[in-house]
Amino acid sequence: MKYKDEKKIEAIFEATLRLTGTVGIAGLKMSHIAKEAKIASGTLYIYFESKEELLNSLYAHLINQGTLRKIPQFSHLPVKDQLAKIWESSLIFRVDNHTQIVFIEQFSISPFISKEGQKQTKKFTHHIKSLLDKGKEEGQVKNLNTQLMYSLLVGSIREFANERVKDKKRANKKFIAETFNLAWEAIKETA
Amino acid sequence: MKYKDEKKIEAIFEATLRLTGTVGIAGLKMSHIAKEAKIASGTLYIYFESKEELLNSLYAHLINQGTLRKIPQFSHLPVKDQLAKIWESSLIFRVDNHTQIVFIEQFSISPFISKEGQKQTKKFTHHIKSLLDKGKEEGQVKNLNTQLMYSLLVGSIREFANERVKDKKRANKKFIAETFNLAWEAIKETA
Amino acid sequence: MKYKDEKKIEAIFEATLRLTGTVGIAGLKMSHIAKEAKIASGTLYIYFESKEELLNSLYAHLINQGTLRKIPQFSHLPVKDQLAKIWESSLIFRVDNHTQIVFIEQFSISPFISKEGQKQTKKFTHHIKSLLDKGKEEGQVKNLNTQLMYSLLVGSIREFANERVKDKKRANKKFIAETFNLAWEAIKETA
Amino acid sequence: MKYKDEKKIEAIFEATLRLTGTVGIAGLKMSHIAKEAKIASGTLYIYFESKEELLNSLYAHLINQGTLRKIPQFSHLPVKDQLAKIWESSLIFRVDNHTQIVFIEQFSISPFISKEGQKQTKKFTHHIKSLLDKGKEEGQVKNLNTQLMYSLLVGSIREFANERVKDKKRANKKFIAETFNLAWEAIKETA
DNA sequence: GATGAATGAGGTTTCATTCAT
DNA sequence: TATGAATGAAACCTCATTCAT
Repeated sequence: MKYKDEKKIEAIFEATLRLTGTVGIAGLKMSHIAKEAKIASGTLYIYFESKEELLNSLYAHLINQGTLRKIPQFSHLPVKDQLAKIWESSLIFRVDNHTQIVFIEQFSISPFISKEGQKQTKKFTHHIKSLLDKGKEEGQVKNLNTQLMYSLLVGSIREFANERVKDKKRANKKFIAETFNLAWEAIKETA
Repeated sequence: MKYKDEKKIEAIFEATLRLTGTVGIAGLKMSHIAKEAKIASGTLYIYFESKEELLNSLYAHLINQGTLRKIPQFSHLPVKDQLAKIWESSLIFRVDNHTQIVFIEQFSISPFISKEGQKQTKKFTHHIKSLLDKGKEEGQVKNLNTQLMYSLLVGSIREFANERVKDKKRANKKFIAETFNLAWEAIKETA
Repeated sequence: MKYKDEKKIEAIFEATLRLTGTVGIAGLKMSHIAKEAKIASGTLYIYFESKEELLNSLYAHLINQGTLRKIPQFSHLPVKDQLAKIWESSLIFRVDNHTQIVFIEQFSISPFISKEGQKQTKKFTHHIKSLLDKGKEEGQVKNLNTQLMYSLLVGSIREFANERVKDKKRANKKFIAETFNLAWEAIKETA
Repeated sequence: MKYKDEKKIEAIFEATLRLTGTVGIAGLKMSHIAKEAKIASGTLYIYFESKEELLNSLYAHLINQGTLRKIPQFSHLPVKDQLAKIWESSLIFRVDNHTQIVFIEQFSISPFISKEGQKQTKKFTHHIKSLLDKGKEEGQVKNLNTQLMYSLLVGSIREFANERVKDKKRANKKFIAETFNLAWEAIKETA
């Protein structure tokens, strides 16, 4: 990737995300991406060596900015509150950036993904699991298999977000609180 | 018809599912499907008019069998037990037929899906929601937004199943019970 | 060609002629010919080694029965009357067997025609030219280039027949007489 | 458009005509057309959506130029002279552009022709018939069925031209005059 | 002999990539 | 750098021919 024109790269990324939402990764064509980004198809190859590199770059770009950035700053709060904060930012992010989410999910199982890309999702996972383990130690979270609880959180937040997008609504305070409480009920230690 | 038969269609479908698991919908090629199904590429076109029709047929085929078949027969049990039964069969189905699940999820956002295919998932959704409503009336399920509880169930079961597949394990009794209890904690009415 | 069943060969020929009329030689498919002849496509290969052989056989078959058969028997009549007789039978033949004519004309310039087929049209040509030469000697026909007069006769009879077919009419006495007289005017010796 | 140009379309058309002459419409292959036109096969699809569209475009192109262009300018001459002029240009055109003629005749009965293409030949027909009608009124042309006379002219000019091509000669003044006089004898009013 | 499903070579078409401008 | 027409490998699909029944 060259950095001649960040604006253009951004336009290409956005075009790609938009198209993935409509035709899926299987339907992406370089010529369409170019047209959607309002550049010539040859220009794509000034910024990216190939379609594969374009998609992998976009993937890396998305992974490196998601919710992750914001995680550290809450580390002083109690476990439940930290989870609530992550829940909030994740939900908002997933609802507001649905095209990106769709891209990431599709790309993960496409023939384009490189060995590189496959390990980048793990940081987020690791952070949540650490929190759950801490919660267990502190007696706020059930003493169950961490992986199971993690799956419940991640799976349901995904579904909540998709539902919200389907309804064309944003994630307001009330929705965030209700859904978090629901999930929290599942994992919290009860007396 | 002399040897043109159901067996061959089944072989084509299975080959397609297997390949979708490895290369995704984006990587599916008719020649590969043929080879995987151990037939000549021309033979594919005896059974299906085009790649698009093949994929849509497979989609319809999968939608028309899934867990749905088994739902009715539990209708005499209490709500929690019915949900547990559905949970069990869904989880087992999703783990044992992961390639099919992957295909369905990818196909839904691919450029191949026809108008037809898009409306077939709703029966399952409706049945679960009815159960939750009944549970609310009977005081066993929290008096919360049904959609939210539905999303939690569906989202987490998806994730549980994926996790299980990733670990290359089947869904045994213990796993099923643990995960169901976890999810049930979230939605059950607490005195 | 085997002679197991003349009826079937006839059916195949007729099917081929009918289809040539609708889709042209370029559009002929063995499977269509089979369906039109109400036999299985494999059966075609019992009677003909290949598509090429089928078409060449049909061509030879048509060439060997056309108007030619009837030419000799008029040889005692005056030139004009002989030409009129040939004119009549040619016109009637071309109108009534239009599909055959179309086939012959298309086949002559198709990639299927074999070296063999190309020389079979010449007998007819030769006979007419002899007649014209005899007419010239006897002072009934203009003393012009025989080839030119032959072309006028052949070209216009072709067009007359096509016109008649286009109008979905048969070639009645009046039409035959009128057209012959018209052409005869062109070549007859005028005092 | 940078180098996409008319020249390339012309090259494609010419390549197609040349090949039609050798292998007929039935033998035309896109890859051969491309090679004959000295371009890549993919390039064909920049200019034409499909083989069908290429052939229809060529047909339309040929129909829209032929002799027709030159007809109007002779409208002040006597009928016989006008016919002679048209005869001359038609004959020359048919001899010099034999590949085009072959293409048009084959294409008209091929499976590729669209509804569009089928009605474009009529202008020429109409013009000649008007001339003949005028000739009848003015007493220069026989008072016979116009259609019949038209068929004789058209049919024989086709044959004269084909004969000339077969002999690999061009249409010189003498040949043009002789053939026209022959045809004119057929239709001119005598006494 | 008759059938028609199966085959696969070869045709048509697509689309990632190149390159002359 | 930017363009988009040109390229051609590789995909999709067809159809003459074969062959198990």
